[in-house]
Amino acid sequence: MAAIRPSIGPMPGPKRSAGNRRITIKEVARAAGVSPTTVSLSLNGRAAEVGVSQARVEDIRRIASELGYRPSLLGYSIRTDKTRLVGALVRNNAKERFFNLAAYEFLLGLNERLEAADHSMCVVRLGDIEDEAASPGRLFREHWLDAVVAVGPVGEDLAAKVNQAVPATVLLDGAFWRDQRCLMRDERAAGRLAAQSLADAGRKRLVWVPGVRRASRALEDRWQGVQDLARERGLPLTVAEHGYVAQVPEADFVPEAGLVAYNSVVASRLGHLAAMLGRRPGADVGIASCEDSHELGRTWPELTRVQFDRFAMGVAAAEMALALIADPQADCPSRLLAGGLIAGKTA
Amino acid sequence: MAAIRPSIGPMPGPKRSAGNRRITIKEVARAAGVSPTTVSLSLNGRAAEVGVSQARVEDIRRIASELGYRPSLLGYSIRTDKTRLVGALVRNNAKERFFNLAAYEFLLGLNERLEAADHSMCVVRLGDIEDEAASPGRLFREHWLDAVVAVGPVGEDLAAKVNQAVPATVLLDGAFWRDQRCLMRDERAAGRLAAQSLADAGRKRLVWVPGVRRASRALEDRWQGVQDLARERGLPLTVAEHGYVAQVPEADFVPEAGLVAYNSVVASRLGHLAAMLGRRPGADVGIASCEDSHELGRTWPELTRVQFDRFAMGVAAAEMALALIADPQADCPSRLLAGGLIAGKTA
DNA sequence: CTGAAAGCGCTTACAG
DNA sequence: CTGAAAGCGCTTACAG
Repeated sequence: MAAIRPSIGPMPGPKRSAGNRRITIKEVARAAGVSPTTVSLSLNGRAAEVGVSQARVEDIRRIASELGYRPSLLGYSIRTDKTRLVGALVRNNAKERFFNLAAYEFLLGLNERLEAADHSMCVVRLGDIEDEAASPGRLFREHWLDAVVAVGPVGEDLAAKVNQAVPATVLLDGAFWRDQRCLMRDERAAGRLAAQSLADAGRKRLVWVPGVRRASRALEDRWQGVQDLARERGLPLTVAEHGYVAQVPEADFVPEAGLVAYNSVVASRLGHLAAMLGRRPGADVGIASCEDSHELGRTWPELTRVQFDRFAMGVAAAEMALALIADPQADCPSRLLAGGLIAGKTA
Repeated sequence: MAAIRPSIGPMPGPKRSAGNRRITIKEVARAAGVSPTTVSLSLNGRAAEVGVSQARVEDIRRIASELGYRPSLLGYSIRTDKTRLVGALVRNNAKERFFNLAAYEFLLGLNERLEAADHSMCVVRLGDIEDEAASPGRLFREHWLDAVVAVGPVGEDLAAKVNQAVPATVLLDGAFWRDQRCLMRDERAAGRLAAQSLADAGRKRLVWVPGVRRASRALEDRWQGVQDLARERGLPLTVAEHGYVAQVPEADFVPEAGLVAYNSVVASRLGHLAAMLGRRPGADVGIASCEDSHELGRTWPELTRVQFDRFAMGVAAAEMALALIADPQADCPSRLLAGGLIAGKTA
């Protein structure tokens, strides 16, 4: 006798592991003895609006939770053309993978604000779309993202590409200014402020320590600010050598000199160099940083530095993105943020 | 006369902004004069297998790209029940938001490997599911994730919850050991190694600098390792006070003493403290760190520390996750990684 | 070699 | 007050 086999329909459907069977809205409907329509309406709080009885709603709610029903956002998304997913564009290629770990603080702020609005954040590597030939990031290709926040030094060409793939695009700490959808720090003011703290402390000459070779808007602007101040105060200004690890000659670790660190990594480097030389920052040499990071607050709270709240900027960028998702034509005037000086003891 | 209005079907479909109309497979099919089936087959490289002629395939490819067709993964996902999205669980709540910024290095490694396999990474906050009452993370609720990598101190209860929501779960640098799907560093060995470098350098007593109050497996294990070595070598061992910013009495910055930093943040703090006191690490006091970070390599390459390649661990975790996506029953033996000593000049 | 059709899990306009 | 049906963009078993 032939074995009895269940008849198999034309389309068996996706295989799921037995232990993880997904409960769908249909099954909830069957269990509750109503239609999928009623379940959907009840679960989405549109019951009153349409007029489903309160008792039914509670019944359905209870049954859904007993069954362990969790809505599939895929169903929702394909229907509404919204994924509630926002991409965070970050630089992460082989060469400059660790270029700026402080970027993570931006991401934390972004993520926090997005989750509060029931959206989620996906990380997309910048290298992906910079070079069209290289795999251009499936998230972009494949219509996953409701919006994108580009984090870090993104130029006009790249921004245009991103914008084409995902119209709702915000630039956070980007490489150029535009009047809309752009969040930047006033780097020139930051450079000036750092240099000023050293001049005010009585240093007789300034040393600019870029630490990195790579040109960027932030570097150029901070450098401009430092030059501005040196000129105004009539202070001599020299430049330390660049390199992967900043090196500054011992002759510059002297009380007359004020070292201006380009960013928080370089600042920390200067502190450690001073330690290795036995020179006390503040007492034996002046040090100030154009940039702050949360980590500096924990590792070197005494450092004189210009404030930079990346977390708050991430939150602000998320808000722009959410506004654009709600209304693609939303007015999002750009913001240029000025950081104050954290006084410290090292200038 | 009444204005002529286009007849409107029962379901107008999602609204898209005019400038951003999505090209679907149907439109490509129409333009190419074939059926959607043929387009799908051709574009997914299954043409030869099924027997679509080479000429047709090239035709379709060309037309699709002329039209600017980009497949919607939503369509693919709902059909196949795979999103190719992997969640990275990170700790980000108001209290411990910046607990360990170095976690970002894990994420970079994860992301890199996932993208290479055409998957993407979404960041999910840990706080979301720790407290059921708090919004429990839509990504978990809503069947978005093919796999999850939990990053950082995740305990057994939490791991069980995560596992229930998403069966394919990997623990990266978690709070407990298990034989499968777990990637950890041998912290006890790390503590021992750091302490040993100081003993070998001739320090007569050791000072353990935890820097943080929060207990964790990593902290306990490193502390054990330090104690092991102190006992073996018969060296006195004291503990510095905890706090948000590590403080160590000036009396401990002396040549007889070897300071053992719990992690890279504390190590950096010790370097800056030494600087402020005018004591030279290595010459005037011994300092070694149980942990390394990429940033330390740039800010304090001279530091004696135990290696910790988070990027590589992120890559390894991504590989486990991918294996589990391919086969939910895949054998993923856990790995305990031992870091070597980076000699440096400060012990 | 190719196409019509079913179906994934939802939402919603429409008809009762 | 409630349900049957259409449709979002795909993939694939099946029939020609």
